[in-house]
Amino acid sequence: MAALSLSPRALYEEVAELLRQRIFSRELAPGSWIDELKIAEAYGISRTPLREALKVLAAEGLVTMKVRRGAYVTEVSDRDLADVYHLLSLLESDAASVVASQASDAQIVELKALHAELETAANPDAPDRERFFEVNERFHMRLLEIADNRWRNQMVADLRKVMKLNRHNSLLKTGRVTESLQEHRDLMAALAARDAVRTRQCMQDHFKNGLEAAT
Amino acid sequence: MAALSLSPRALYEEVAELLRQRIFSRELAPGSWIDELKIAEAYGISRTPLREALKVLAAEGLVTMKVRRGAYVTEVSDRDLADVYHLLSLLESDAASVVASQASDAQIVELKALHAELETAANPDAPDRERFFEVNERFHMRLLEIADNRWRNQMVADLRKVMKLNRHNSLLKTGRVTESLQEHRDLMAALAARDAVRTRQCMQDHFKNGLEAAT
DNA sequence: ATTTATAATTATTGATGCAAAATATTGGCG
DNA sequence: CGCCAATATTTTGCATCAATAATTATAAAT
Repeated sequence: MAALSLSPRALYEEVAELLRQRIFSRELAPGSWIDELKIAEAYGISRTPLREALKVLAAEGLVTMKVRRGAYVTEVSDRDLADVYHLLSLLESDAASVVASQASDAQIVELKALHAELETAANPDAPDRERFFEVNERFHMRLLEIADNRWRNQMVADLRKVMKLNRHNSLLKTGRVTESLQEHRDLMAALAARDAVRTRQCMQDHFKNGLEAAT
Repeated sequence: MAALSLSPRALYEEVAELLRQRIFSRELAPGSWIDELKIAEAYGISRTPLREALKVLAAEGLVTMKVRRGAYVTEVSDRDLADVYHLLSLLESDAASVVASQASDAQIVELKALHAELETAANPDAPDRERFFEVNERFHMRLLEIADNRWRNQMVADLRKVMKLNRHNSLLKTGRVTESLQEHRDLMAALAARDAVRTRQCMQDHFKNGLEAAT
């Protein structure tokens, strides 16, 4: 008896999402073996959709399939983390650069609005780190959407999932709110000035500082 | 009765590879529906491993799953093609830049050797376009290997697969052998000079010219 | 004649069962 | 007492089966 909601998505998609959550919450720890029978029974489903879900997760890099030995939650080394972060920096800087040169004025205004929210959340009198983090997330997401390259967006989404495998998954350390805000101001200014080169550089610096804070 | 060899790989991997070949050869045309029953019967296998293979291909972007309507070979628009090409350029330029700054001397020598092969194949007295194309592939592959970022390599591999969905899949038009060789010379010089910035620029130019020739 | 609704056919999706392979455990031998 | 081999158990992987959903075709009504 499946306790899963009647979904527009296929069951294997639903299961994949549930597994992602459990992996991100470290309930399924990196390196640990995924027991198909146990999971299938726990979810009240058969192994078929579960196995399909595992294939999807394997393609995303969240789990690693070993022949005749089943699925394991991917272990990301510090090296992997640095490599993935490097790519995120590369892809998002490029996206920012594209936005600077190709976005409509309305879209820049939209980003300015998000940036204003960021300023509010980072108000030194009443700082709201939770909200700052959330709005920051939205800003980056919107930037990618405006850059409008579905292949890049897919790659960034996958890479971010891999980053979440790590304990220190926040791309933005709490202590860095002030510095991060300043970087965002510079970025926003470069975007508004339609300076693609400077925008790319700002975003790269933003990521570079973020990594240094995270390690 | 399966005519497939006893494999170190799982059957679904084997099937995925066979399907890739059929997709790249346009035997399975973009936009066309993939008949699970027919394929499974033709390969003499059940639909279970075939479905798992389709999930893998979907993750690679080669096929698109529609809920309750099965799998379709992905149609890539000119827009998609340009987007993917842009990303390939970005990722490979970055890889080249990394190689310029971090490769060992032995690895640079190795690349030089490959480049020498390229010069030979492009010899105006006895040009061998087939071999030029093949060695060029190897050079790019080796460069990525030396850059040594498995996540980037995976992404580039997937993007290249998507590029192959297009009719004009060669990243190197036959008529451009001379120009391409000159670009490769510049690139090799920048690599040998350990000039990361110039290397990145050379690779970007190389891609930029390739695209212009392809469209 | 056209449109809508219902029924039938077809194909995807999920479940169950079986066989092969790998690992772990136990027993025998050195 | 330790190591190797054989057997048993566990688990993956593939096949078959059943059910659900969607599409198409046909028939009836306006």
